[in-house]
Amino acid sequence: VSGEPAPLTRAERKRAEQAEELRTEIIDAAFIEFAENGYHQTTISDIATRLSISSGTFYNYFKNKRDIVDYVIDRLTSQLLAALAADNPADVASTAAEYHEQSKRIAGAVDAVLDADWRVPRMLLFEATSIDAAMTQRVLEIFDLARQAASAYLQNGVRRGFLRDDIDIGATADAITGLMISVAVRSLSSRLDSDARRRQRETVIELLMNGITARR
Amino acid sequence: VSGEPAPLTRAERKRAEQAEELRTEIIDAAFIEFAENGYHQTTISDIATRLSISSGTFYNYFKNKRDIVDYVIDRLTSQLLAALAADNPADVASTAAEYHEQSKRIAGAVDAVLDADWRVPRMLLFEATSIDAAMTQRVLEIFDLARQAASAYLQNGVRRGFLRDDIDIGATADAITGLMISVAVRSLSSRLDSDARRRQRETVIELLMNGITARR
Amino acid sequence: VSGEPAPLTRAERKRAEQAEELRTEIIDAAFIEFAENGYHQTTISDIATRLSISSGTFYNYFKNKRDIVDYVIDRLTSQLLAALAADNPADVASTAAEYHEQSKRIAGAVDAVLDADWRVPRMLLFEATSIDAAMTQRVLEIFDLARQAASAYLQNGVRRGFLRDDIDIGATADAITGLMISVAVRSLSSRLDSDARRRQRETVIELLMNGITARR
Amino acid sequence: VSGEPAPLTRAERKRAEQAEELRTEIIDAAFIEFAENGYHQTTISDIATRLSISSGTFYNYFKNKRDIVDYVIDRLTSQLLAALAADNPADVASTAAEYHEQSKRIAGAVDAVLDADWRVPRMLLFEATSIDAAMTQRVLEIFDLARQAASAYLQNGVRRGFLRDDIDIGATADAITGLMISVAVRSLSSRLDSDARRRQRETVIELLMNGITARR
DNA sequence: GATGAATGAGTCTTCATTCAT
DNA sequence: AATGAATGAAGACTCATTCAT
Repeated sequence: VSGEPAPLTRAERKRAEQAEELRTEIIDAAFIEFAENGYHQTTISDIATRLSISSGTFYNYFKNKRDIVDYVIDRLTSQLLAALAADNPADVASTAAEYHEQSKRIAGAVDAVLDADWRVPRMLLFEATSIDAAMTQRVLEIFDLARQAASAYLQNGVRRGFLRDDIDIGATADAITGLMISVAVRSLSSRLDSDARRRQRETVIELLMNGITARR
Repeated sequence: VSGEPAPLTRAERKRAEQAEELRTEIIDAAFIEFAENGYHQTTISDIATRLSISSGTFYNYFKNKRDIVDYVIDRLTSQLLAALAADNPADVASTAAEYHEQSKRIAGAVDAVLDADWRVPRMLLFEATSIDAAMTQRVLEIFDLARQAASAYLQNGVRRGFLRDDIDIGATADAITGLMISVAVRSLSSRLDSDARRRQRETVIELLMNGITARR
Repeated sequence: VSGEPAPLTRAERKRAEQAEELRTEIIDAAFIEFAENGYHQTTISDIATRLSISSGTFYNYFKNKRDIVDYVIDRLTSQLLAALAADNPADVASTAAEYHEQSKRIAGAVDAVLDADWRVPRMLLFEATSIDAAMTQRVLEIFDLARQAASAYLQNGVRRGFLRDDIDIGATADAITGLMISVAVRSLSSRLDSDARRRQRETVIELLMNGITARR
Repeated sequence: VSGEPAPLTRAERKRAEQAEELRTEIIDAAFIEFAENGYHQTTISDIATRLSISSGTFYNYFKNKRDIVDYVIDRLTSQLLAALAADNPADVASTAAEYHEQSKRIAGAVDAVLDADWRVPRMLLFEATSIDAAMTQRVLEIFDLARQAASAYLQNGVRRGFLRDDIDIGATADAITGLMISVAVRSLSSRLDSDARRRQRETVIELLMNGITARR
């Protein structure tokens, strides 16, 4: 027995690539349909027809309709984790100004991920919770991820002294997550352009930093 | 044909009351099922069985399955409008402190409406968007209502000088709406008790007023 | 709470009767189709079409296609038990002649049950084993029933001394069961008339009693 | 075009042998699956997977799924004919004792054929009748073969005077066939070992020869 | 000859809705 | 007004078979 799997021949490699390509096309087609008509209103045959493939072919690539959503959540989760973690360690900011900058950077990175295919967050926010309890759970877990990240950043700020030491970190992290989601929902509802989205992000961050009360 | 409807007899009145009662019971049963299993997973027969009525009777009270959601959105919208408008004219606050108090009052009133039957906001947030585009629109209109209300309050504060005059009112109203929704989602996800919800509301309002930045 | 279920009204009784009637018609239609085209080749829609009902109606009466077979096996098993046990206690025969008579009586009773709807044994013998393992098990259990009955009768005969005391009761009971089944298969394959079936039964019983060897 | 097929080269002969070998492996794999899961529950892909070949290859060796059963019935029929006819001409026995010996010999030969691959008779008895009418017919023809053979042996015995001259040869041949089948079913249901099978055969033959009635 | 992806016809099954009683 | 059986359109999913590589 060999410890290595047999290396792929050229033909096998090509076939595998084409398979991966079709898989991606199916995901895209599915999400276009989901976005246009909703998950429950979309049939496998709608997806297949859009690609001019047969409905049976769908099942060569995904176990069932639900499976495609699972697959995409996996992908999105890792993309978000990458965007968050990448070059943004929680403890890098040492002043409010640096924190402000970092927040804008992270918000921009998250926005970039979500904007790359806006149908994915749309699906997650508007439809996933209606698929079944397990899927709802998966979405809530993504929110939890955001909450934990926000907590870590807040803790750093409080420790360093540039954030108020009387804030309730948990509740504030919740609020920040909520703000992020609401910005996302807003973008999705009205399909803002990238500039409008940037302005909205910055307004929200500024609001978060300084509140709305007038200073004398 | 008579120009006037005949006045109701006692028996007719009683019958009408019973009908209204059953209509309410159907709504309640439906929302319990929707909350437990989701809109799409709930059948008319599930709802009927819960009430020991026949599925046919459902259709004497509602045009179809979707209709019951419409009906509830109508009810919720007017309840929210009542809670918001009632004793909270936008121009009543003249200091930041009064504004703070007013905000807590309004948030409490909204919470009371939502908490009276938490299944209703759950439905709206988690399922309505998956029913169809029109239903999604209706939910977004409720959000719009909140946005408009928030705008009015913010405008008053800026005009009176107790809120910063450099805030972007539209974006800030969006943010406030987002915060409200996220507080609601959080409550629904983890079923917080009334005290925990109050604390969360107040944290968020305080955050909104003063931001998270430490003051020297 | 009352110990009694509410008595049925006249209307309810009528409805229940009609339901039972349709249920029977569905069974009959199903078995006609099974007999003509085989279980696997028969679709629910074939059955429904034959009765001019919709395919959905089938599912108001049976859980699925397999369920109808289960239902019929239940019915057949109790009919066979009734036919066997009824007036044929194992110990009633005290001479070979009485035993011979009893055998013919029992064989006749079993034949009457099977002939009442020959499609049922056809189904069981020719198709049930192909449905699934559980169904095969159910059929084998019926054979076991026959084996046990045959054993009891043989034991009585050996004890009373009118049957050979050197026979292997288990193997002989197996053989008798096999003979019964083969007579049934033969009938089903060529649709013998009632007279031919009686002759066949008697030949087999005579053979069983005396063997084929010539006596000097 | 040449009038003669070109003689096979060594390489061609080898290839043909390998092809024949794979064909046999496919049959074996198919019957293992059929025995485990039933004909209808077995997919071509199940068979292919078991052999680590592709499903397409199956179709290079068999016209379709049903074809493999036909093929096996052909093979079994000729094996049974060989076993029966080989060294057992119908007129060889001239005494009851010789007849008894011959019966045991034939039964043993048949058993050897069936036992060589018990999945084949299992398939025929339990599944073939559910494939389609033509397949059922083929199985019944095999039974007919048995019936004809039994008739011939009985006739010889009656003519020679060592079998009773009052037996109904047709019905008795039927009964003998039924006994053979029932012995087979019994073996298949409980997977008896070769010794138990031999004992069962001999019991049945003895029963057939002498009946169960006690002789004074 | 081998491969396995693509095909699409074929079925079961569900369920919102209707309507005769 | 209540009932609940009947309806049948709709859709997910399977799998024998084909065929380009």
